[in-house]
Amino acid sequence: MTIDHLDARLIALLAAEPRLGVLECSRRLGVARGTVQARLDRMAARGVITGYGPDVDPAALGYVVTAFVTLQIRQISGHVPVADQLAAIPEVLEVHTITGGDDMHCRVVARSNADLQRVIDLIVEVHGVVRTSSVIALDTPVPYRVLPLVADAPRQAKG
Amino acid sequence: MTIDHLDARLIALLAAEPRLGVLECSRRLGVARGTVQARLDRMAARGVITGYGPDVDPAALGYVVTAFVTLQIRQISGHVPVADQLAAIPEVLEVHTITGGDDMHCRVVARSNADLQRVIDLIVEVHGVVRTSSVIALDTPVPYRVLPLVADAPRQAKG
DNA sequence: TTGTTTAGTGGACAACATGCGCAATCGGCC
DNA sequence: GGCCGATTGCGCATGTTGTCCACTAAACAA
Repeated sequence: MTIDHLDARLIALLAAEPRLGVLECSRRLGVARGTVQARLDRMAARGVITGYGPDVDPAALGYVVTAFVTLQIRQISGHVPVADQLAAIPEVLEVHTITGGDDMHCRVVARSNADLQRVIDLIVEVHGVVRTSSVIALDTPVPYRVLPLVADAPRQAKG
Repeated sequence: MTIDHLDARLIALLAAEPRLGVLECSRRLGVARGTVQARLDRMAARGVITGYGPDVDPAALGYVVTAFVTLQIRQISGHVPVADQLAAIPEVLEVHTITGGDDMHCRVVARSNADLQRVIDLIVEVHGVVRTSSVIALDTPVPYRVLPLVADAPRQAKG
């Protein structure tokens, strides 16, 4: 249920230079091409690697404002229909149900602070949403990353 | 500062089948190969596409618990040294500074609820952190996605 | 010990994609 | 009309992919 040191190196290599082919990877890692192919296939099959999609920066598209919105929902209706409606809003990038006083946690983006108000209004209009609370992300000193975790996973497995 | 409808289709296509080559993309989109290459180069240059790194699922690595931790920090020290120390913890996937009563917002993962306690302890030990508050993500009805935004961006530009 | 399974290696092959440059064409725009 | 950037269609040499194969090495159970 975990990964190898070679797996970790392979992921790190691909993360650093994603346009690399299988052959080039095998050369840099000092293993046979078939091994790299097998490892990639296995990790894809196990769900460790879910894809190689292009990483798009919303800020470069003009969505320079990021905010986190927590929701309280009418518990009668359940959270699934609410989530479905939230999913219909393009500016809602992510939705989680959470523990604590609130029920849901969303990441949203907008073109400006004024535009954020529009997006929040869309969320408030969702049937089942009772109350929202927003905080704006001012800066992102650590952008989303998995590499340190990947580098650590083999160690965790051994120890 | 925004993207084309063709750009959007190209990103959507690559997101759906990331292993596709440039030539195959050009065939499916009904344009010349050079056009696809030019578009990809331009989007990469503009920062719209930041990379093609392998998407790793922490859950598949055994990190099945996701939590959001908000921090209050000692304002004297500033947030940069705190962020640096947080960045040294592999389980901390993301850090933002935020508006509101708290100062920072982190996404963390752990192998279990008990393991989450260990990670939170690591965060509390960070010099400058005064108080933390955590919520656990129970479910993720909308996982992180940018495609709807990408599909919407050309429309926003026109209208 | 022996036999079995699994992972890795090194090599080969045809088919295909890539990076590159080039001339021609299209569309908008002054 | 004349200019410009974007796009097209083309060809070339080179490198890569997918897919075979036989062989070795290590782990493990009987």
